[in-house]
Amino acid sequence: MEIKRSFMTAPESQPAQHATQPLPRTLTRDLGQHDAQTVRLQGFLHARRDLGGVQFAVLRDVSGLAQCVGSGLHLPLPESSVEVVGTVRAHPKAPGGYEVQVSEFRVLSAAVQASPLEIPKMEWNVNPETMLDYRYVSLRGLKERAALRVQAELVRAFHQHLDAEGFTEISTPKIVSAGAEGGANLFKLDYFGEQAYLAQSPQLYKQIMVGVFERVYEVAPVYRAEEHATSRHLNEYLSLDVEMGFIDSEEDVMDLENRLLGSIMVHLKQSCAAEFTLLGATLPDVLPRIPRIPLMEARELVNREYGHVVGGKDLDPEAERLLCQYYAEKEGTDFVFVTRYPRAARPFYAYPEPGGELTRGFDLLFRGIEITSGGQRINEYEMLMTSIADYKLNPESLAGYTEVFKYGMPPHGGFAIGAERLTARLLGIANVRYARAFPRDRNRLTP
RNA sequence: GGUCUGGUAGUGUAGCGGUUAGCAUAUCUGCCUGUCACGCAGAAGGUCGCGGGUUCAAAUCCCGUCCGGACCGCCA
Repeated sequence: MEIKRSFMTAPESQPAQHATQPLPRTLTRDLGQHDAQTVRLQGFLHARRDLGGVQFAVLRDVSGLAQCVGSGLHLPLPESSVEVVGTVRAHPKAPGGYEVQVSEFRVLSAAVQASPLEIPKMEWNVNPETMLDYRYVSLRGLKERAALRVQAELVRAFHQHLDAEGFTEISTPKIVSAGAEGGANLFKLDYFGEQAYLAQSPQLYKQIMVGVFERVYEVAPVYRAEEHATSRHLNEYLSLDVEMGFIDSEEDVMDLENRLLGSIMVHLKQSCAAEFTLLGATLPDVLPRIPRIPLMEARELVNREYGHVVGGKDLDPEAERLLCQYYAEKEGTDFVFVTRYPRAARPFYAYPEPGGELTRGFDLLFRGIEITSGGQRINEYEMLMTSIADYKLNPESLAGYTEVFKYGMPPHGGFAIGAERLTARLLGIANVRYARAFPRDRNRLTP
């Protein structure tokens, strides 16, 4: 297809002045700093209104929107990439107080087809499925991109905080020969004729790397071949993984996550205020010490306070919601750690408490949903082999996992945060799919 | 995988045995010099998710199937 470039000059405009020295690009958010000056904007044609003798073009760039006014303009289809040169004017009728009086309007790349979604109106009503079917354009919507922007800043804060605490970023294989937590739920892969899998967790590798750098983290996708159909599961999600050595107990790990979340929220407050306003979301307070309640006490609490009896060995989703409701009302916190999970609810490498029934594993609940699982890990070879026997697992199939523990692994523990879950809860997004650009679920492999 | 619920122009929806399948918006054409969900006039745009059945007649009723949403199991 041919890409048309058109160049139009409004009748009353001055001759182009940047033949030798191109005008630097100005972002829409900075218009106010250029009052009465000539600026060059680039962006997408967010909206157009042609009144005959005057045309309004709302231009969208990474920083926001700007209204451009001209006459004699032929406006291409919305979403076309365009460039505008014009004079900034304070105008009482302009959104934001400033607009650009167009002298040159250039189409950099015209849309050849109308957008399937009306980007400016998307926040009114679009079916969820449609939002994902046309993800390549729906992401251009102000609210959609705001969510991903927040997530990017969240990840940035994760890096910054851990770097400041002496952690080293690692990168572990996503193509693996076996799962860290057993063989189920793994996507199979043909690796030059050998059976391979997509990693469901960097668990083993981050533990190995504790033996190298003592404190490590990784930001990477993980893969779960579970055919669940819920608003909080993805088959590919971004895992924010942390592991630290030379700890006294899992309390040290929770302390770290507590500080980390505090930093993340401070960073988001500074960097994403506009996004939170746009999405009508509020940042949580992170208490200096997030409450920690043993699982059995949590089960008793929701029974006592709300008459909800939990079956099974963990908390069910309703119990997670009620527990969070309780702590929000009584202690003013949106976060709560649930600790001392029984061995039956944790993997074989969870560090057992003396007595053998419970582990040093914990979950972190945030606004009604589990966003983290973590704990202290078994670091001694003999204890690990005993645990594997207790779980009735085959030591041979776990040989790849256990090998490193022959070589003096320090006491250590860690956790993983589901980035989309945290983002979704933070922003009031009901389904984690919309906290990811291109979600993968049971029935979606494209776009 | 289970329960409940829903699939109708690009998008969002109305219609729920007989309609030319209606409306809004987007798109196209014409008009319009301050719009901001601009306005006015017109045009084009539909295998009513798919398959089968009942009926003189099915978007509409029945069965199956695929897909979506909510909740559950499981997890981050």
